[in-house]
Amino acid sequence: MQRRDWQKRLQQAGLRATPQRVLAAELVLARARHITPQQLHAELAARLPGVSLNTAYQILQQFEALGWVRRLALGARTWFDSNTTPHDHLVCTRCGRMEDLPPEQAQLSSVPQGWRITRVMRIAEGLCPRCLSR
Amino acid sequence: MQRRDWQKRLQQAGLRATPQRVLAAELVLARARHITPQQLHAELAARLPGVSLNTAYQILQQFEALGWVRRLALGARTWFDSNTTPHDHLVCTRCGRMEDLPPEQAQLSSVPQGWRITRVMRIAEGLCPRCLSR
DNA sequence: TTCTAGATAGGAATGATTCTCATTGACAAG
DNA sequence: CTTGTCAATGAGAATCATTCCTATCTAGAA
Repeated sequence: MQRRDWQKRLQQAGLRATPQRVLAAELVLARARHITPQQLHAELAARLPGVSLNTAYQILQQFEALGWVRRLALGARTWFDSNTTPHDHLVCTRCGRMEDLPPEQAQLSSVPQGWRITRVMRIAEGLCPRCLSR
Repeated sequence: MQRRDWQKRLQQAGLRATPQRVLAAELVLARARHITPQQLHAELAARLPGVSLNTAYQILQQFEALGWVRRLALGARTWFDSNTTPHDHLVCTRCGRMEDLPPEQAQLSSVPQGWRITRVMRIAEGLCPRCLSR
């Protein structure tokens, strides 16, 4: 997809096609990947000197609101995943690195090359009764 | 279990039986529950005026190292779970509240009373190849 | 080319967690 | 029971991620 196309998609979504947003779209949405606001900021800054970290946060939030990425808040770090189809994750408890986890059917112990898995759990997200009634 | 027993268990684990730790053990370990450092601090302070938040953090870390609680870092908040058997969790994306999730077999949509679930995912924790080799 | 609402940069503010260090106190030894 | 030592605590500073605030700037419509 070309820069021109991202500009169009941003405008169709009601967002101005600023250089920051167009580049962010190219970096984040062109392929399925995980990225933190700080990583995005670093990648933006490589080509747009002066971009603020704040902008990286805001763009990711906006993409999330559009359903273009999914937020994953794990271990004091917030990740955004441009693969929005349901899938599972593998997280390093030491450094926070994150990867996709093969689907449930696959042999857990064999597939994630080089990882030592210590725990597998399910997390359900939602709104609790109190928050629902407000 | 009595205060006397907690003192003994702490000493057997190699920890001094300070009032802070004995009370924390009573509060956290007597029954299966989820607690954050700030919650523990508040509960400690109710009976031991002057305890520091720092101490709540440290005690929970020590209990974790002993395998007495499990750490769950979700959504910018760290929880410690005194139910160390494998089970799943339900987290409120708005307020951070956490509950146990009924086992996989149960009907997800029906069981958590009053909650609106928006997503269910698996998380595998472990050490990544790089962290393993250091 | 002009105008204006929305976007950005930068810095301050917030919150959770960790770090540092002087003081205190648990408990082993006498 | 008294004493000495080293771990534990409390207090505050430091760190890190994230959000808030606001003056300035600019994309894109007119």
